[in-house]
Amino acid sequence: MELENRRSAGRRTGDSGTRAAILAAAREQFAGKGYDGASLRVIAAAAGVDTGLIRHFYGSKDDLFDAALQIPQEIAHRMGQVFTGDPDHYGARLVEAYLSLWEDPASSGALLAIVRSAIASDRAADRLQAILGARFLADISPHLDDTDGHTRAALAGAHLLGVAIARYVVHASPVADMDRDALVAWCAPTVQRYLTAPPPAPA
Amino acid sequence: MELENRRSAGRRTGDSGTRAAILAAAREQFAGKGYDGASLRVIAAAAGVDTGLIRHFYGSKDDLFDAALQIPQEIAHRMGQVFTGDPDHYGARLVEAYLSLWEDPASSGALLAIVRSAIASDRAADRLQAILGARFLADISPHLDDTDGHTRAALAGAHLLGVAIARYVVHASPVADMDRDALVAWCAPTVQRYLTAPPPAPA
DNA sequence: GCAGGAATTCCACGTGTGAGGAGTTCAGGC
DNA sequence: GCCTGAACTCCTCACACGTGGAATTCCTGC
Repeated sequence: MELENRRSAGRRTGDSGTRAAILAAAREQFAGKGYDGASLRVIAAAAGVDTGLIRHFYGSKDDLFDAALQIPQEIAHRMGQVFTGDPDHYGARLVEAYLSLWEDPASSGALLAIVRSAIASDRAADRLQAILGARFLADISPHLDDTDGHTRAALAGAHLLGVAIARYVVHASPVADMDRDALVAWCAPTVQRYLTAPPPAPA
Repeated sequence: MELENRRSAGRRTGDSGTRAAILAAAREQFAGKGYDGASLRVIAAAAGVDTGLIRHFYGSKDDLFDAALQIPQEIAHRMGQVFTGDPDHYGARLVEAYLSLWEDPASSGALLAIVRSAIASDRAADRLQAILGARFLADISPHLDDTDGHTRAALAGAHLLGVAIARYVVHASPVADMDRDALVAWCAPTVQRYLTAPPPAPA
């Protein structure tokens, strides 16, 4: 009988969106479970695809991860345009831009994946430091005071990271439930002070 | 010959610190790699002990994890004593107490483990929310304004969480390298404002 | 219309995991 | 001096993982 359970092997006709389906499923899994928690088999199943295809299209799991982390240039550089116009509104615009990065479907998955994976273990922590550190600090600190610009940018960044984790990763109330405008209203002045207020007097 | 590689089985004489050794090794592994990343075999090896003993003393991996998360009462309630004396220094004392919690060897491992594990996946996120949320908010918000005490406590908490992650988890410069006093000097005013300053005007 | 390569299938390997259980030795209560 | 139970070692099971490769089918360029 040679039982015919096998879905016919071989190339499909037309443009099967396999490659894209894999990437989308990978984004979702990495975002939800981090690098270690996501498995190629589950990603393949979610994409409705054989595991071997992942290897075929993307190579190793690491390569897939890198591909999943790509954020469209146009979106990534939204942060760079915060520092235009009235310096009194840097804070509000930074918070706005940062939150919208976390809420835009084109970037939210990648951010979740980075944060989840980087915080999970010592080894992966460099990645977060490299990406958020390098990009975020580099984009921001040139616009600030020379002497402590890095400190200011880092503290503002740490604050925003904390808010993002509470709101988008852990879903901790009340930060996760707050009206977005209210959140901005609360945080903007704080960020503004970190960026431009006089440095603290030593204790 | 019946080769005698086996370390003699059976009970050791005297008080072998096995139970404590397992717990210490577990703390270290969970702190460094999170729940999923830590393996019972590695923990057992680090403790110089057979894997079966973990099961013998603590039951399942989950039970071990719970045991590793216990923070001495006396240390946990250090946070409760922040809100005494001059309200103008709530911020500074909160930041001080929080950082010392992260630096005290008796609690730092548990905090690292909680944060690493909770952020790693959706499933475990409740734990962080439960522990940090319930304990932190409950300890703090009673001391604040009735109408938005929860919001104030949560935002201050999110900020401190972000700073702790940057400094103690990811080791991102410059927050990780800053002098501790300088860090307090920068953050205390911000936290103070979250706790007691007038609420923001709606945009 | 034929050849080469891309897309697809399934199978196998080696490793690591948490869990469970069988057997051995010793401490402490009676 | 025995006997229960705690501490201890070893072995096994069933599963999941990432990787690799063989075989098949179809598209595309010539």
